[in-house]
Amino acid sequence: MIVQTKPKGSNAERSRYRNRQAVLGQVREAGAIGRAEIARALSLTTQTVSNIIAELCHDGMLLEKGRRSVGRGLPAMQYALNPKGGYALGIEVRPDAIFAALLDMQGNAVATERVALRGNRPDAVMDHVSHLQTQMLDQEPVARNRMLGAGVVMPGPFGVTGITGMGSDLTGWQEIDAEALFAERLGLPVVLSNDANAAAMAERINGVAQGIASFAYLYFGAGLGLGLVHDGQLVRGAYGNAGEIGHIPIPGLGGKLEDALSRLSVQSHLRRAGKEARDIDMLDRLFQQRDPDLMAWLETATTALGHAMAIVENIFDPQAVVLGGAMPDAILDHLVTRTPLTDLSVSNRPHAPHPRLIRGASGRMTATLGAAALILNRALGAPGSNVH
Amino acid sequence: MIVQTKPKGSNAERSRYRNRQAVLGQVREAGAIGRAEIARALSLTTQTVSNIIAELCHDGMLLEKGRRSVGRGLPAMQYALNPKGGYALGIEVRPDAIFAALLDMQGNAVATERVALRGNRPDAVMDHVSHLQTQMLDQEPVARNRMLGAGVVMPGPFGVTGITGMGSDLTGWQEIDAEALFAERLGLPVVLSNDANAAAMAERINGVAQGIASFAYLYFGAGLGLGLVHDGQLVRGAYGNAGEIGHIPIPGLGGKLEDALSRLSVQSHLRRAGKEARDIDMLDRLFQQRDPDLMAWLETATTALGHAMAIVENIFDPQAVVLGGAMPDAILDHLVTRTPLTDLSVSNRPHAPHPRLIRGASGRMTATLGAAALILNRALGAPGSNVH
DNA sequence: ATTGATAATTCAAATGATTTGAGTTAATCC
DNA sequence: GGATTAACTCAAATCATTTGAATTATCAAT
Repeated sequence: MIVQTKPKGSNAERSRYRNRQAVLGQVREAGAIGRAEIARALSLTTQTVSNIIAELCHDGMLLEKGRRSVGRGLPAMQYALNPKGGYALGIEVRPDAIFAALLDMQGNAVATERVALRGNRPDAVMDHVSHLQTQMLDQEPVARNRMLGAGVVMPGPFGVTGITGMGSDLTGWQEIDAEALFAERLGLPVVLSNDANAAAMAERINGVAQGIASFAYLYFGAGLGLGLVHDGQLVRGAYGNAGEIGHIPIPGLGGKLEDALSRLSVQSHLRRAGKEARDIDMLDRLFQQRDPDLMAWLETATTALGHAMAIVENIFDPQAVVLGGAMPDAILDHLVTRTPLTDLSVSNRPHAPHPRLIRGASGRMTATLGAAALILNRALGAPGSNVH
Repeated sequence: MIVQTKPKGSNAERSRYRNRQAVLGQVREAGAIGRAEIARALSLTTQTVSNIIAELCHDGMLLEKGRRSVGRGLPAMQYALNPKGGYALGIEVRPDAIFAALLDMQGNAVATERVALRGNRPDAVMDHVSHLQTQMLDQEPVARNRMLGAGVVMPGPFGVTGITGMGSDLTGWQEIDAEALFAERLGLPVVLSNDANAAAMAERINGVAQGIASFAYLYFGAGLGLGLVHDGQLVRGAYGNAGEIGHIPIPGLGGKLEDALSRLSVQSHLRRAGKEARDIDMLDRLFQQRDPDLMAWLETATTALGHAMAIVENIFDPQAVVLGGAMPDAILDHLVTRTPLTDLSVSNRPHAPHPRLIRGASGRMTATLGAAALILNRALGAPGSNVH
């Protein structure tokens, strides 16, 4: 139940696996790159990289992109990821619906689907998931034999492999090994995660956090979540429930952070004013009209966000904080521009390469795409990733 | 300036190095253990472990401890760490003094020293450090050829290798590559860190956090620091300044967390009441007398600590939080027992194996010992540790 | 007391991946 | 046009782990 990487010894086979991943990661980072340059970056010999690249080309993971002459000497043959070389499945299970997405190697969504759920007991969910998988693979048949794995996002709290005790929104999932269940049904390696962590990975693979190794993602779900990426890897906490920033109490107000800063928070605030904001579009419309009740909420929200920023920056010292999730872009932008950032923070540095607060992807699919991104991040050998 | 593990490829040599570390780590964890058991834990063959152990014995890192029969079959030869097989130096530079400690492989302090500082410019400090090194090695001559490295603790804020800009308490250290400076002068590999991180490692190597892979350490220094250990490794943040929990503002009060919870905080509180508490002993005496002013401070301190706990638990989901540093044991105990822990936390689990808040080591040497522990933690192959 | 099962350990050979070193190719520089 | 530079390839060497057979020591059952 405790998340803990147990240290494993290394051997030739695991070395090769690790080096393959690292090569793929370098290629992705560079876009197109030659063998010698990869070798230098990884402290390997060109010969080794040559061998690995030959293998990766043979497996269809890499494509030759012609020679590029940059100075003296033989121009290096450039290699780039083959987008169709590998695919990752993203599944997001919500209390009332399942979202799914199929991402290619480069992080592009080649298919997305959703089904409404009536019951959310395991067997019902599994049937839908199976069906979604077939549906998406029919849209991209090449992917069938090139699946790297599936990321699954579910409402927590959970342990490493499944939802455990406490008030989850899903019924019948308590004490079930969800990871194994999905893995068996999908026939794929599965990574389980919460929405904020997944969303963070989405930004890392194909969003504003590309190339940023350490950042935090403040995620608007039902409440307020936090995804922590440190040195290219998610910080999940001992029991997999790190990032519940929304639960942090605000001393003066007698409430939690997410009471002022979440989708439920706006909705109930507006409801008290006799207004209904069922979905993101309706919120967007109210914002375009500069609805006074919404603006009042935004006022307290920026204060809360400023506080959240102070907590995250001082505890985690990230390169940047990304704000995203189930909110209209315009509101996220408003929050990003209007939130007061305290000077008293380790993140308040003169020549920072990134703004302290960046707007990330919004919308309903973020976490779903992120679920798949979890798999890609692993396949592309993130900095601190270990051999299994 | 950004802390980032750059991914490196693997080869036979690096595999061996990693496996050596992993074997040492297993031996330390178990106390005494046989080869076959290590092999199982690390997914290596007994033959491999045999080879490595032969090497480690030859190098004096391990000792044979006789056979232990536990059931059928040939009783396994037990191996244990040779305490005198390796040593780590810990250096703590404060504005007005330098503390030093020499730890053996098992984490026992075999020598400690301190010198008062008049000036704290780099060259003056370096001379003292050099001298301390010689002094301590004279006390434990065996250590001379068995030094694993040195951990150095300094007041931040700093980047990876040195103190950068902003208000450090040390003069003349800005923009200096302190790590390289120490490494050159000591002739040892150096790890630089802040006090809270080092203290956390001390608890992991030789304190209450032994065997706990993910925990947080709330450290009373001048202010309030936080050391984060995730999966056996320190979470340092993008710029090495993670854990500045004391800087987090408390909304209602218009102050920071460390205004209510730090050594400076008690001292100024008492001073306002006309009392002086220069050091830990005087604080201890006041506490034994149940001094009303101190008790009043403790009242607000427990509230602040409760808030800090809520933040740390919800963001990091650690197995436990350790409280320690420059406070008398009695006060730490008081805080640990009296602090209200919110039910609304991911850490509020029914059958947790550890209490949520544990008292750690206190006193003036904690961070110094921790500095050395940073080196030991690396040498003993912590779970997530990578090959250089 | 003898015999068989179990488990740790060693030995020697095989395997797998990387490195090494010599040679080839194709650019730029002078 | 020749020298220099750099990427790349080929074949052999190296290093550490794995494999499989043999050895040793203990427990358990006959």
